[in-house]
Amino acid sequence: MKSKKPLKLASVRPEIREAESDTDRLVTELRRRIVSHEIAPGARLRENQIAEEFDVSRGRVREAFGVLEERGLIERIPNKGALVTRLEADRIEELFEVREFLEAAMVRLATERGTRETWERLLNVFGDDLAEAVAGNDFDAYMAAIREFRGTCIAVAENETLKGLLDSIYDRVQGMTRRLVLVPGRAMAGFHQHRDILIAMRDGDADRAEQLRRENLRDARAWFQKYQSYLL
Amino acid sequence: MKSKKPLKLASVRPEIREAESDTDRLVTELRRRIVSHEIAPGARLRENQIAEEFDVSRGRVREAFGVLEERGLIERIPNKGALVTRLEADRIEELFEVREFLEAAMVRLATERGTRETWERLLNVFGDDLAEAVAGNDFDAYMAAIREFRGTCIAVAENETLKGLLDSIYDRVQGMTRRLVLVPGRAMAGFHQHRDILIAMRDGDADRAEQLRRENLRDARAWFQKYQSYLL
DNA sequence: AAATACAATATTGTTGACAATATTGACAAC
DNA sequence: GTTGTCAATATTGTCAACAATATTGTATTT
Repeated sequence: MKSKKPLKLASVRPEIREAESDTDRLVTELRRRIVSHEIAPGARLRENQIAEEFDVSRGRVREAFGVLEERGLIERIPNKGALVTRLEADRIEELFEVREFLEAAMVRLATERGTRETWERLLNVFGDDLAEAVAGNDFDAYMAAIREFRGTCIAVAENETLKGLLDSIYDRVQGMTRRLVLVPGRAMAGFHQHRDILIAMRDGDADRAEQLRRENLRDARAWFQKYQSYLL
Repeated sequence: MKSKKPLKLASVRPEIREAESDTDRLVTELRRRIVSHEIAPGARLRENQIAEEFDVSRGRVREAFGVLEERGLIERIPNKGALVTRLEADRIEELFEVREFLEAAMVRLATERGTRETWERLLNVFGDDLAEAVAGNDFDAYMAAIREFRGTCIAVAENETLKGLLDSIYDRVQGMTRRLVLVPGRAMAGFHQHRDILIAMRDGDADRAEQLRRENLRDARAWFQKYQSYLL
């Protein structure tokens, strides 16, 4: 099963290509699998197995484990091994608490720095079409709209540090979030909350937008608490 | 100069001792040196040199570099090397923006979860004695008080995720923060702001405490902007 | 002297092997 | 059947050597 590692050839487009080490590729791919729950929370990660699959040495795998651990995606126990982080209820609550403030920051900065047109365009995304889709349980449409909202906000906010922190949190809670929208009524509530936030943003009312975003996160947290036995 | 690495002996107190790998020790010590500016921003970190100093192999050093990079303390350029991160003015502004919200979160949660006695005790720390010390440019006393304020708040807030994010930010801005208190008038302003925040906390007024903390951070940022040519 | 070519050196990237530790499974004692 | 040993196996921790890439120094040309 072991394939010979080919010598590294010069890239076809050396002027464009950005160097990416084996470790970087490992981090990227393992992150993807963990975030998507392709590898389940609590699952054991064996250095040997991963090294063989990606055809690299265990040293690379260990390096990748180090950064995944730092990101909170895996936990390592010395001399025992690495496990995909399993979020307990209290840790999820913590993440909701922190998110409430970081999302508030995102919405405030975006409101202050964005143009009215930006939010009008986003308001069209959160229009009656999406309302109908959500009413018909089209979660893909809803999730896509949410993603666009967040992507636009974080781009307009122009704060790489904030972006990094929020991305890291999204990575950790993505699995739970996807289940949360399944709870009857949650998606529709979220839809209306986002629409209200966008109206405040369009009107340039940063205080109100920030306040509404915080309420939105607190509400999401309340739904999580109510249905947590189904969500964990 | 090369000393033989001794075989690892069983710990004297195996029941107490928590396993700490070479990599962990490297991360801890390098972090300390970078945060304290014992290693200057922009300085080159050579794997060989560090490996020799700590008497470990380069593999360990590389692993440590991975997590330091993830924490934003160093930057690595593929095939070139690692540099201690040098914060540019715009990145510092970003960190101030994010901090404004995370510190607000800390103060709110602490207010909601702490007891009146806790804040009364802290108010004693921020009493007239400290005011006099600050007036006499006793920065050690001021910094110690600030540290106690933060330590108490973050402990009372009971949110490990928030603690981790704030610790990471403190690590990155500590050098600049220490210079900022040198600016004439800044320490005294900070002193009064902290006292006002603590009064709100003692009164259980989380809204006001949060608001004051945000103003405190915005003010600190304004001072930074005004004196940045001296601070960078 | 300035610019260039290129060998010599230094530094980072990667691997396979060995050491230390943990887990498993077979066997015996109770 | 349960429990306790202990050797066999599996897994993590570490290192030293080699490969790939970058930097430096020097001779050479202009």
